[in-house]
Amino acid sequence: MKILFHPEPQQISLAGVLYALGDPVRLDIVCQLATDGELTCNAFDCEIAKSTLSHHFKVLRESGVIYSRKEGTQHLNSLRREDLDQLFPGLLDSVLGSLLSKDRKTATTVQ
Amino acid sequence: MKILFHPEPQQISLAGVLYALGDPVRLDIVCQLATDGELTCNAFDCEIAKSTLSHHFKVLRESGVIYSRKEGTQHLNSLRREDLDQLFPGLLDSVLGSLLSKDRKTATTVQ
DNA sequence: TCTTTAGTTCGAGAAAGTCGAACAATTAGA
DNA sequence: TCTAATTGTTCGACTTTCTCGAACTAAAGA
Repeated sequence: MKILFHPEPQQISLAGVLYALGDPVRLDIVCQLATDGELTCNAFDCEIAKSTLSHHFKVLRESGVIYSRKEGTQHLNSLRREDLDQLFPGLLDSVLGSLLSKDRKTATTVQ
Repeated sequence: MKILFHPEPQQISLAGVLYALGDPVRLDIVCQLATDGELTCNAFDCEIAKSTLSHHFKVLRESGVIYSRKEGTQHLNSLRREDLDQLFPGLLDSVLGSLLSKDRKTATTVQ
């Protein structure tokens, strides 16, 4: 069985994290993880090939944004909130804050 | 003479901004703009082809991170701090804060 | 007008994203 | 066990995005 690579905190770079977050799909994943906690890969209901989704999770994991643990046949993913907060204080909060406020705005604007 | 495209605030997306910031060169540009204010393209002393640098400035400009104005033969670039702060409160501060604290750490660690 | 300065655009090769198909690993049932 | 189902990864091909040097444009100055 393969071991999933996770960078140590000191290996996590700001550019890497921002790069990982700079994709609408990955941003959506992060947003769902922030609100729902721990989720499996195919718990995300999007119109994307599962190979592509697997790629996005790998990018998020290897950049240090999420932590993945295996449990049976599935991977449980969660945000590395503590590590990120310590390394880049306020970053995740501002990103999630902007995301969630945008969602609220969209929800009330549409219709 | 060509007019440089700048997105309106409502056209600026979080994913676009994060994508633009998710590159070490562009992050360095943003860092220098934050500390030095308004700068021309070739005021950045890096080992990069000027065509590539031009590309990076275009990405930053079209994503809404910087504002460019022509003055004579050169372009003066500055951060769109107010727009970004209003759209994504705390984002730029946390990014710059992490960048600058890392620089300090590096400066004191090296040697 | 000729030169210099400052950037952009173009074309080609390298790197990364996207997809479906095939593969591997675990679980559950006959 | 053997088989099937579930979950995700890897592979190969194609498209898109980086990176570079070379050629180009636009303004300033002698």
